[in-house]
Amino acid sequence: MDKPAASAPPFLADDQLQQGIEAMFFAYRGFTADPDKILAQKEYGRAHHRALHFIHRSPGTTVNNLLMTLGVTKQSLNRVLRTLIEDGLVHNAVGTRDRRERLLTLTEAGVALDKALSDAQRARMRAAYAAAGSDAVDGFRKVLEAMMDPDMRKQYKRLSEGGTP
Amino acid sequence: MDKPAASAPPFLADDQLQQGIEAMFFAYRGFTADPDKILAQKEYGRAHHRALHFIHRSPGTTVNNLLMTLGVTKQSLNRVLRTLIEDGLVHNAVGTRDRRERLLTLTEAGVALDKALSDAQRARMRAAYAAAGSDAVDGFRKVLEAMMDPDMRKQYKRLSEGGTP
DNA sequence: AGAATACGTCAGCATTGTTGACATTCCAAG
DNA sequence: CTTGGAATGTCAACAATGCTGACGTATTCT
Repeated sequence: MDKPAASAPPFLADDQLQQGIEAMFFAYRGFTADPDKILAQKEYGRAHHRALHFIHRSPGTTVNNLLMTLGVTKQSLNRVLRTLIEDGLVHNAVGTRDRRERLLTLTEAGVALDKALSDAQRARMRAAYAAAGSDAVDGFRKVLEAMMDPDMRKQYKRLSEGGTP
Repeated sequence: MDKPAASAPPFLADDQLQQGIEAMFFAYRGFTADPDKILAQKEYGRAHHRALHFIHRSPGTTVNNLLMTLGVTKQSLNRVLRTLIEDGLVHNAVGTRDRRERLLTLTEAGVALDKALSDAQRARMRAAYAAAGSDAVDGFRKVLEAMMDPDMRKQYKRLSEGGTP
């Protein structure tokens, strides 16, 4: 069943996979470390960061959209969203097309906090890109994209291509 | 308005960074999705998975070692470790060199659960590697490695090179 | 002998996720 | 116009996993 003779290495790959798994684990820690430091000083957590990020990315998005992007329950999101609205970081407008919807946008203060968080995270990403080289960056994104669930990949591509439609 | 003259694109890079950030977010969800499904059926969570993984990776490791690898407090780890020991997945031996230490190893049952989780995670990683190609894999690991904090990078390299020392 | 280390544990708290249930508002179809 | 369903908000309860702080015990080092 596993007799690869002299050509393709079948279980060497397992080492590669193992390494990839551990790389994801350790790298994700680095990925979130800088924003977390900033958030810890304020009253916010990682969930607030994510909400700010995706509202910034798709201004005027609805709660339902955000829910699907983030992949959490509405109760979980609402807790976070409520504090952001109360604190004046996110603005809440009744939908024009459908008045049941709430269109979410960042206020100036929201943009400012998002920028602080985003700058920290981008700085690390920029350094990693620079250290690894542009060929590596391409492969990096290819593998990550292939690792996503199909629904998430759609979200991802929509954001990447659409920019801010 | 994305036509930056003809030479070096200065803020085009920001799009790349933004994409990388979102790729990390969505991909990490995929990365944890399969083991999470298995864990949800049992009485365990992601923290148990991590403990099992790294004990399996470094049999005979100490609590302190594991603590540094995982980057959590001993109280947090202990809660997880205790249930794993009680449930007979992890074995706990008094250190020989230093009797204060507890040397952690997986039992047969522990190996079995780790394998189930690991198989699921590796299957996704394997598919992603296959879809992206081996050049991409190389870049993937380069960028992730560059993204880690220095301490984590040391841990990562020690595990990658050492195999099971 | 005394300091330091490794580990375990109790207690309490915060964040962030989950279900389940219910109310409101509004669009759209009959 | 009524009615069903969609989008949202909210209350309550609970679970997983982090954290800090404080002790206690065993062991080793100085």
